[in-house]
This record gives sequence, C-alpha cells and structure tokens, in this order.
Amino acid sequence: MSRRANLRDIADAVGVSVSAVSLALRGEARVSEETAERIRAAAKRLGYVPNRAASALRTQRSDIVAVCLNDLSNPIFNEFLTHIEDELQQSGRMPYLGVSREDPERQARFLEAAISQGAGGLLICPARGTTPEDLRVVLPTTGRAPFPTVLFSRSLEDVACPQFGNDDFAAGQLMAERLLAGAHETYHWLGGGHDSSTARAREAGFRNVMERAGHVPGIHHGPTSRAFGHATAARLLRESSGPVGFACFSDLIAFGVLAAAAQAGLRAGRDLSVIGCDDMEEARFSVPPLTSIWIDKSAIGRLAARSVLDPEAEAVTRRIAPRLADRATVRSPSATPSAG
Amino acid sequence: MSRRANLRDIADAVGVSVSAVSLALRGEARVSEETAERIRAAAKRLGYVPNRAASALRTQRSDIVAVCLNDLSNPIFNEFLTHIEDELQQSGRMPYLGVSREDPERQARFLEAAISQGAGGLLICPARGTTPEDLRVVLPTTGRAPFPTVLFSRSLEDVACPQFGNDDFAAGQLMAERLLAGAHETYHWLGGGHDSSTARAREAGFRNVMERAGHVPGIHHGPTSRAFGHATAARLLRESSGPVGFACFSDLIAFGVLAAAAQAGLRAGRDLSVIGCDDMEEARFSVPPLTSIWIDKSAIGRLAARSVLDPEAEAVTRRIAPRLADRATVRSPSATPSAG
DNA sequence: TGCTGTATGTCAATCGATTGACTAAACGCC
DNA sequence: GGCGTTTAGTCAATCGATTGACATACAGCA
Repeated sequence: MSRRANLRDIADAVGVSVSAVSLALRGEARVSEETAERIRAAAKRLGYVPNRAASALRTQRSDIVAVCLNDLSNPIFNEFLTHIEDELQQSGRMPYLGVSREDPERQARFLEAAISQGAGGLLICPARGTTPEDLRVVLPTTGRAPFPTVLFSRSLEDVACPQFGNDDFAAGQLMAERLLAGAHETYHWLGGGHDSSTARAREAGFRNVMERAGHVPGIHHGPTSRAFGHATAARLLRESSGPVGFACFSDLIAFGVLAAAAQAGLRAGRDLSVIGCDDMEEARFSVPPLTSIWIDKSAIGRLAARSVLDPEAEAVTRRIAPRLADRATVRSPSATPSAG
Repeated sequence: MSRRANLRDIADAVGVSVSAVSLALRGEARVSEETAERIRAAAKRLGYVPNRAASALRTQRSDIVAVCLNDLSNPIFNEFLTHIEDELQQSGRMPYLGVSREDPERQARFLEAAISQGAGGLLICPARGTTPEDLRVVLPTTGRAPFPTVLFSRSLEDVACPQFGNDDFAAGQLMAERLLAGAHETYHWLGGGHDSSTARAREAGFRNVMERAGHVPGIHHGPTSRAFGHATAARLLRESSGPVGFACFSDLIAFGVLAAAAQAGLRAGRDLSVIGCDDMEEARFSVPPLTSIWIDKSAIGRLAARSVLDPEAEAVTRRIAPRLADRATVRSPSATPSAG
C-alpha cells in the first residue's frame, strides 16, 4: 500500500463504519469500549496518522498557530519564540513560523498563507512601518476575523486586538537614570530611529529623563546590529576626551560598543559607560558583563500565546515592567558594580 | 458576511460556475481572458484567500515544509533556519517549525504533526540519540514515504535520505592544529559528549590530531552553553600554571571561557588560548574577537532546502569543508593574530 | 446543409474527517 | 406485553478546491 492509511482502511479492517472509527479514535462514547479497542489496535497496526487538512476543512478549526517574527538573527526574538513555542506545545499546538524581515510585504504574504492554511490564531510582532491597514486581512473592521490575533513585543495604535509588550518608555528612562548616576562628559543614544513602537518609546523615555536633567544627548539612529554599535562607538570614542555614556537600543548594539571600547584600549565601566536593553542571555557573559535593562520575555511570550489560545480569558492588553540588570559596564562613582 | 469567501461566492458574484473560477484563478486556458478578468476582480473585491486545506486534500500536495530544530537558544540553528527560510520563501513555501529540544519524543510528535498537516517535505536536524527507527514514520523501509526528508547539520548512519552537513571531523582537526601552532602547557576539549554526529566527529578530529602530536587532552563533556564554558574554564584556570589551550565544541562555550579568563585577569591570545567552532556572527565582536572554525551555514541550509524542494536534482549527501577563522584568542608565537 | 474543430464553459466525483439525524437491538419497568 | 430509554452503531451531507468527462456555440469548409 503506497497510500497513507485513512479512516476507511481502518473501518474495512475492523469491519465497522467510517463513522464508528472516527468516533472511537476521538474517544466519543458512542462506541463500545471493546470495539474502540479493536479500532485503536487497527489504527496503530496500519500506522494511521489523521489527515489534519481534511479535519480542518470539515470542522473549520485547526491547531496551527501562526507566529510572525521580524528577524531571526536578533536573539531577542528567539527568546520570545522559545517561550511562545513552549506555551503552544503545552496545548498541542504547533507554531507555523513566518519571518517578515521588517518588510510589510513579506509580512502580508505570510498573513495570507496563515489564513490560507486555516490557522487557528496569529501571534505577530509587526514589521517596522506596519499600518493598521496592513493588518486588515486578519483584523477586519467589519465582519469576523479569520482567527484571533495578538500582538507581542511591539505595539500598534488603532488596532483592535490584545497587545503584550514591555514598557519601553520606562526602559528608556531606566537607561538614562542609570547612566546619570555616574559622571559622563557626553551621552549618546545608539540605534533605533525606525518605525516601531519599541524604537520610539525607548528613545523617548531616554530623552525624557536626559532632558529633564539638562542634558542633550547625541542621537545616532541605525540598524540593530553589533556592527553598527562597533562602528558608531569607535568614531565617537575617537572624537571625545572625557568619559562617554552610551545607551543602546538593543544589547546587540551594546556588544559592538564593548568591542570598540576594548579595541581602543578602554575599559567599559571605568573609562566609559555602556548600557544595553533587552538583557539577552549573552549579556551575562560579555567582557565585561553588560549592564542592561531586563525585559520579561517569558511573561510577554507566554501571555501572548495564552491569549491567542484562549481569547476570552486573556484579552487584555498588557505592558510589562522592565527592570535594571546592573552589571559592570556603567560607571558608578558611589556604589561598586555588582554582577547580575 | 461572516464567512471567508470561497470559490462559490466568486462564482455567484460573476455568474459563472465554480469550475470556471478555479480554472481562471490558476490561469488555465479554458476560460476567456475577459471572463478571467472579471473573476479576478471579483476575487479581489471579496477578499478571497484560497483554502489550502481543501486544495491540499484534493491534490494531495502542500506547500508547507516542516523544519525540525533542536534548540532555538543556540544561534547556530537560527543561522541555519534563516538560510532555509530564505530558500523556501523563494519557492513560495513556508517553514512549519518544530523544536525538539533534543528530545526524540517531542521530535516524534512533531513528525506526526507534519504528516498530519500534509507537509510537502521535511528538513530535520535530528535530536540527540535519534535512531533510524525514530525516523521510520517519515522514512519507511517499505512503502512510500509521506514526503521527501532531508537531514541537515547532523548526520545519521543507516538512514536512507540526503544529508547535508559540515565536515566535523575536519573541523576538530583544524581546531587542534591551530592550538598546536602555539605553545601550551595543557590542552582541553570542552563540551559535547552527547549522542550527536557533530559532537562525536569534532571531538574525534581533535583527539586524532592531538594524539598524533603526542598530547593527551583533558576531555570535559557538558552542555552547549556559555555557562558551562565559564564554569569549566574558571576551574581549569585556577588549577593550572602555564598557558592552557581550550578547544570548544561550540562558540557558545568559548564565549563562556573568554568571560572566565577576563574575570581571572588573563588575556586570551596571550595568557591562554581559546578556539571555538561554528563561527557565529557574535565571534567577530567578542572581546577579544574569537578564533573559530567557520562553517558554511548558508551552503548547508540552502542545499538542504533545495534538496527537499527538488529531490531529483539535489539528492546527494554532502559534507561541506570548514575553514579556520583566525582572530585573536589563540597564542601565535610566530605569526601575529589578525582580525577576521 | 452537414461535418469537423475549437473555444469556452459546466458537471459531478473526489480527497478524508466530522456530525446531526436516524435505526436496531437490548434493557428496564410497571 | 407494551412502552420508553439506552446503547451502539450507521447514513449521508458537508467543508472547498480540483479535474476528467462532457456540453454548447460558433466558425470554417466542402
């Protein structure tokens, strides 16, 4: 037999109807325990694997949950994905993964595929520049949505769905406050500048505190990469004399700054300060260990996954509070830095 | 209308049969260009998205490709995934992602889901301890497989499918050779020890060269994590007097070693040597930049993806040659280390 | 006029699983 | 015995798209 076994094959083998097999395998009470046992045995013997496409077609339900990320090369998204996957797994769902690469068009193609595939839900961290219009296919203003949609990490205004993310304005403030605790000649913001809620809010929080303290930080927008942090910091360090305070949109950028500092023969935490954001695992093992803003990736990922699995229960948008993870890369005239 | 539009809705709107709509949308010549245009317009107007489940059911084909990874927290798998995703995307396929977490049972559940979902192919990096028996569902010894399967990164013996990976024995040899070029008191292998082809082959290659050179390296098996590298190196550095040469199964472990060295006040590349393997992006920005073994993740990922998309064309198992990426963390009495 | 050929469609079966409606037998109970 | 109620199933329609077989109209040609 070259075909995959189906309900009919089992029914023929056992000598009952297809309905009986369907009912038995799903544990409905309409078949006797004895028959059910024979059916299960035959199913196993024939290597039966249910055809989810057929079942999805009939029931209009599916255990696929679409998950749309922006960029796999940023470990932060993997951390989110890990928690999401874990939560989905626990309910027997599987993530159907899409990567937008910050391109709303790629994102649109994935959304269509998700609908096409009959997904049961969508978890999305919207690509930069995504408009409510772009999400219309999954969040129509009139009529029913194809499935529950939940935003995570990044938020979007005027979009009617639950959103779970970090309080990025607060994160930006924490970064500024920590830097201000040490004395620096100049302050610089590295990264962001793109059309995403995280970039806007973190920078706004940072500037807010800086300006209230009477400082005008340098703003250097750029890609979320080690290379950008490295290049930008190398230049700024050459141009400056006194200690510089760097606040980075992402730890990734901060690692680049650390590399540049080391190459310039400077020690972060003494000759200059670097603070990152996201607190990825890597931060605890950088040289020196990176001071960063801890974000509750687990809570965000899990809440989002739970919300999409059970839209009734977890329908509220939430913004999770960040915390300072103080390690060794920010100058501290008073207190000594402690490893996190 | 709360339902998703289907072919019937379009047919009714245009006043043709369902068949005509199906033919027109797929560009078959059986409908006039004029009618086809009206049909496409109606499809767009109604927001029609084809139901892939129905189509998969009817045609027994699907554009889902299942991809099974082990561990998202290891950036190397993300690099593979990025290249795979890219290649699949180009053919309009989407990865259906599973994460085994090195658990053959989780892996088995995913394989069943992939079959269930009617996937069109499977790309898998087998979990540690996977046996040919575990893959029997997708690679039956008798009868037809549910879809083409391809192994990547890790290989498995006695499994009848294309396999694409790095030449890990050669990688281990390169690591040993590079370390031997500098003078060290002792040599240590960190990581691996688990039941995977990469762990076995890299260690074997390393020992092969070491033993031929008359050295007996210390072997320290353990998890592929920065924490393991950190803890193990911290202990070994305390116990040793002269320069130590560390070869790490993965860059991840090497980063931990670098952190431990820095904390001990030692400089990698001068007081001790560290060489990693995989050459992840992070290696270029560590402090100091990590000497590692470069692996062609792009070629491996793309070849594997292409093979699963077109099993006829790309059916040969291939082992890609690694290269030394010499940076700054290995002692070099003769040559000066250069940044990669 | 009649015949063939082409263009343009339509019809209906099919993929595999699900489920509301139905049936037949057995059982309980007065 | 008669009647209602369980129990253990079966039947057939259904989900949406695809496709081989068939239908109709019309042009061209002898």
